[in-house]
Amino acid sequence: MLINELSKRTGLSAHTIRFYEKSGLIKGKRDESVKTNKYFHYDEETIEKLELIRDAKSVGFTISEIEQLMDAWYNNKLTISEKLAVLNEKLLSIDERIKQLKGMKKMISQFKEDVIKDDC
Amino acid sequence: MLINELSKRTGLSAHTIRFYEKSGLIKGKRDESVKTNKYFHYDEETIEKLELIRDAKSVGFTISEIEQLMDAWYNNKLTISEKLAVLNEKLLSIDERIKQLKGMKKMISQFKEDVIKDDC
DNA sequence: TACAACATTAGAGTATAGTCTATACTTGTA
DNA sequence: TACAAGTATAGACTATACTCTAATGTTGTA
Repeated sequence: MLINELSKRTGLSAHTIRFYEKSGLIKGKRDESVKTNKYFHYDEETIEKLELIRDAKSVGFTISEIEQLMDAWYNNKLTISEKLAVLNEKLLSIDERIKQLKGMKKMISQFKEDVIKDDC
Repeated sequence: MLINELSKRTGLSAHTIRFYEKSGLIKGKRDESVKTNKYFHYDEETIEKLELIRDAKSVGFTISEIEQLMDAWYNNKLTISEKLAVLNEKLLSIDERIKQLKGMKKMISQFKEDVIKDDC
């Protein structure tokens, strides 16, 4: 599919998709047999990747962290143990974030109680 | 205390502290009886606030979200029910983030299993 | 009193992650 | 064939959150 369809199917703008392409997160393929244009063609896997990017971003991962994650997942640049190292590192950082969020939650709940108490 | 001590006690640079001051997150007081300088003086509560800022930032809150939170906590600009509304909203967004992180964790664990399986 | 250390302000610079504009070429349809 | 719609690239612009520099003034100690 071309960028417009990809954009429609993911909800991301063509601009943003091109930004991810330039950043190296996704790779479109040019049809070498066609000499008249330089259009990028994207496969279904790219949709999967863009969804992963969106999910990972929403939990606070940066582009470069997402790049690592996708290299560990879609790419054969890394050995199995290198892949596992990346994935384990990400799992640890997620656990850390969850821990911090729970701490924050506790703190805000305490704030709430204090606010309510002051009311009495 | 002056900015240098505040910096040492929080681990934040004086630049960053001034940035937070300009952003309205913290407020130093000038000693009106002293006419020779414009030094800001900070109290112990400011340390508390800076620690809150750091915690909140580390879980992904933006400056403006943190500002809301601190208005609900330290300030008397809001009524009690407005404060509770802000706090409840933050609690919900934290729960949402935790949910997303858990989803991400499941996904990465799945990646891991797949990587290990391919090894066999 | 010299001077190092500290304080302030304005404004420039950096990094991240887009977002938009201009220009130019290509494709599909009336 | 005209032309609207789609595509690519370079580069400018934006927002967030710092980070640093320069200029200038203040304070404390030898």
